[in-house]
Amino acid sequence: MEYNPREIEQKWKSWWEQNQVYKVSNESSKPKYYVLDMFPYPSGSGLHVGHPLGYIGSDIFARYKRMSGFNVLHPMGYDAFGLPAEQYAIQTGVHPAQATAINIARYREQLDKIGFSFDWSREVQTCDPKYYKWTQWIFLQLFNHWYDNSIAKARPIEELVAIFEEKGTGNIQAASSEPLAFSAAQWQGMSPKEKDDALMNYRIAYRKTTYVWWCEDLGTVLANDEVKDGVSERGGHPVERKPMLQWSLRITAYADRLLSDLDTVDFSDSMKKMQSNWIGKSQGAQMFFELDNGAGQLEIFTTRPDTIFGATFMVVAPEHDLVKQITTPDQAQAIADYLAYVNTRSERDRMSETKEVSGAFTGAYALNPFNGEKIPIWIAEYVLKDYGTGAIMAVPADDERDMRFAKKFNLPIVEIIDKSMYPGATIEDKQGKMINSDFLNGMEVMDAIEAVLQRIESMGIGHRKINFKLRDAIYSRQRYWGEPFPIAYDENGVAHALPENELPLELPVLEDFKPASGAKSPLARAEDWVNFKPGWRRETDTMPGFAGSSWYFLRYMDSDNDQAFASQKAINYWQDVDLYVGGTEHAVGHLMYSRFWHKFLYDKGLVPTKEPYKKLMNQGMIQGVIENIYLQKEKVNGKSKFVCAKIAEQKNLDDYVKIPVLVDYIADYGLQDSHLDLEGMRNFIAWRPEYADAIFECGSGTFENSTFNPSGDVGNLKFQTVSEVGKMSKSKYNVINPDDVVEKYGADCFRMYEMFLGPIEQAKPWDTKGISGVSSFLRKLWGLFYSESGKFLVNEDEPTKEELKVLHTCIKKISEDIERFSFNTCVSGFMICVNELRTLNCSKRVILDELVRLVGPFAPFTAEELWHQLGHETSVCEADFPKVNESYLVQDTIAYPVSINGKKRDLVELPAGMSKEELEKAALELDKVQKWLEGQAVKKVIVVPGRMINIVV
RNA sequence: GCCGAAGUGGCGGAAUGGUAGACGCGCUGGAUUCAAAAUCCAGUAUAGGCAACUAUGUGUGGGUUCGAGUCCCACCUUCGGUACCA
Repeated sequence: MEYNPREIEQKWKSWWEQNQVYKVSNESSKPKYYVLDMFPYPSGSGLHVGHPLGYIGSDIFARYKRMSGFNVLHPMGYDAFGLPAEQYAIQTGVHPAQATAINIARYREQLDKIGFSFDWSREVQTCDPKYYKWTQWIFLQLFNHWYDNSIAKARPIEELVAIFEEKGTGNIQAASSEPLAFSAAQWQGMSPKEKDDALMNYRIAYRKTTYVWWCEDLGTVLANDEVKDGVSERGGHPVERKPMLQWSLRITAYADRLLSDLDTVDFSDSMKKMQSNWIGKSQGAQMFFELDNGAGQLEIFTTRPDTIFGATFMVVAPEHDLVKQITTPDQAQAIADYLAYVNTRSERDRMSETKEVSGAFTGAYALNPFNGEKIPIWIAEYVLKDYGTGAIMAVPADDERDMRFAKKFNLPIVEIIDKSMYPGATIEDKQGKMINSDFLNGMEVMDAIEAVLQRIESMGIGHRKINFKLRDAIYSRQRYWGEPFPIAYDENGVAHALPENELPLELPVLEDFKPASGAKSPLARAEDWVNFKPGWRRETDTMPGFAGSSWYFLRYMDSDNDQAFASQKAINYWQDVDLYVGGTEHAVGHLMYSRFWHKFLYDKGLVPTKEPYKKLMNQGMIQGVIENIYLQKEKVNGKSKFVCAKIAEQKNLDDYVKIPVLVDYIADYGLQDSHLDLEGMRNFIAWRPEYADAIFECGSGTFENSTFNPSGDVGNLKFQTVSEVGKMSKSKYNVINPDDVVEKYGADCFRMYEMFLGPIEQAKPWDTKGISGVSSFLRKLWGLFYSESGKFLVNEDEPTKEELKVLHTCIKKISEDIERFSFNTCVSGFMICVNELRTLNCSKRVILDELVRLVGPFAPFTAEELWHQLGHETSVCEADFPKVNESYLVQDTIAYPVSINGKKRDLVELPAGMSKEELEKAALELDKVQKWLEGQAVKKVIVVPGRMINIVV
């Protein structure tokens, strides 16, 4: 029988399906293990070879765990709401639901070809009303809770109302948008709308006017992490700051827990660092400066209260509420001009010139609370409205930005820290002795911070405060293709939660998906839906992409449940995700949000663990190779002219532009010598007919009008292209579809090759030049079972000691390497094993039976076929993973490297049981050693039994 | 700028402080073949040598150690994250 991957794959794919081999039960006596992949957004371009990398790794691990006695949950689904489908709908009129369904079907087909052990009966799609009913339900829980800082826990909003009824805001410690204070009587006297506004200040899901990233081209608001480098992450459209009434989630209430619980999870250090940077905790003081005209106070936040005597000016954010109040008539024009300037600047402008300082003087002064000195108040872009209090005391001597500002505007600089005894200490380091600082003089910085904090608190002009960089998550999107908010507003504009029995609130049917006028969601056009009862109107914004993905891992536990997002029984059985595999691009966004939701659900007692993901594995991106040819900028006789990379490099590259070529046409793709051959050239011209009459010049001749004119005796056209590594994307014409690879080499080969490329967490460019090695490995494996003439070779002979050693060496390596996610070395371990068994001519059942089980997680189709050839009736995934028997690995002799002064000089085979002394003696007697020693005195001999011998002279 | 990861043959990469370059690709030679593909065998870090062998060698410079790709210090380069966070 010949090895025919295509046939085998067809056969076992349907067999697995019929026998529901991958269906997982929530009832099991086995210990549970949950392996989760970050679910994909089903884009229109389908999967490329980069996507499955992580899926293959997690699939191997899931299969391995399953064979090792665990009940393994390994599901898959789709993050199916999102902008691209909607943009597509605007362009083509195809309803997003329809486009999404088509894309999902395509993804499914592609995934199925690769042989994953997903339990598809648990599939989730975030755009399915049966799913988003529960996204809406969790949102309502967030809406109906507030966060009590005194017990660090979310509590029902009714309890807050009860507190207000009884004693007003009193001394509650609630996470809030702004500090509020009212008595019970005041509360009782409030109108419904006023009460609603007051409660909004505390709800975890709340509505507030905030400065948001508005993206005009997309017609929607974006979250912080959806904006990169001043443009939208998707599509690269410009964004601007704009105040808008938006739903937000009070993730800041959980900032401290999100930070400290990082210690309890097994994420990479870099991942933890990214998260903690994003949370950005800093300790300092919040303090008040009186304004010199007695008109009030300026509140600032600083981590360096010790530097207060060096504060020669104050800076407030241009959007700060106080700006209008304090600006003096003299300065009104200057401030107005500056504010106008700030408004014209896009985020991109601001970012591109971060070192440029700009600002304006308000004319007002604050007073230093310790010595009463007048400090001018400025406004400047570099102080941000949303961080701290939106105002700082500027200490030019001890802060680089303040220094630049002071220099530009000629403001005084007062040295306050003597760093002379700390050479090399930078301006930011908290080292040195205080000078020019009144009662702090002579103190070390750290002591001064403490001393001044105590003074500030005793004087009642401020208090210690912890600040976070993390900001509340903007939760509104002015889009159609997302979860509708289960919220409606009454005549007074008071927000009401929809009753649970009205969930899900489904998206209305629409035909026009363009944003409605006034920066409103297209949903505003569905008037019947919006004005569903007299005087009331529904919220027309929809939820962002991270809504559905923040809790999907819980839904897989019990995906059909229509009574709860998942039953408590299922949740208590599966608990949390043991292994989560995905890309680093979700480091801050998705991971932060889902950890936050999980903590909220934990507060509610709905999930048993504080963290959703125990261990996180980040797979590296598979990059594409972009292949370009050089087009000369100047035309020749009106014709376009291309030259090959070699010629262009010899001339001036500035005279050429790079034109990307569809990689399918390239010969020796990804190699140094990648080029277009005659056929590739013809394909290129057919693909880009505008270049049909162009001239192509390269070392081997010229190509024009579909004809190759060789120069000299070089027979073939070889038009060198220039390769660069970059993202795999449609626009770069370098997308490699896994289907094509599977078609050519088989799914098992594709799986093993992706693993063989290198460590899974490392980024690497895709190239297929090594794939033939993996392909021939699979054939060799097959060859242990069937001879070339098709004879079944498996026999019942007793295995030899050597054969057992080969097998168990492999078992040991594979088990150890799977545990540390080193899948690339697993593949080489298999190759060694199969090569050695072939050399030994071993086709013994006892050996092969274990080998097939070992290969099962990596090459499930081939393993399944061979497993059945061995006479088994059930699936190989239900078999036990082989266990190493160390006794087969014991060696009779050991090859000892003998070194002199650490340099290897000889290699000697010695019996395994020799003692240190015997080994030393044997080593010293070696001819080569004698020759090297040449009478020199041996100072020391180091013997590590089983490893090496080193002689020191 | 700051934070993190990584620099090893022609290439992808391997190596609990203990034989650097496993495994695979590519390349060279050979077998098989009318021929090719496929397959099989041998070789393949660099320099010198017919060879045995010798010297050098894991980004650079120091250090620790009997022994360093691996640990420590400084620096260089690449990639990822982040960016006026007070």
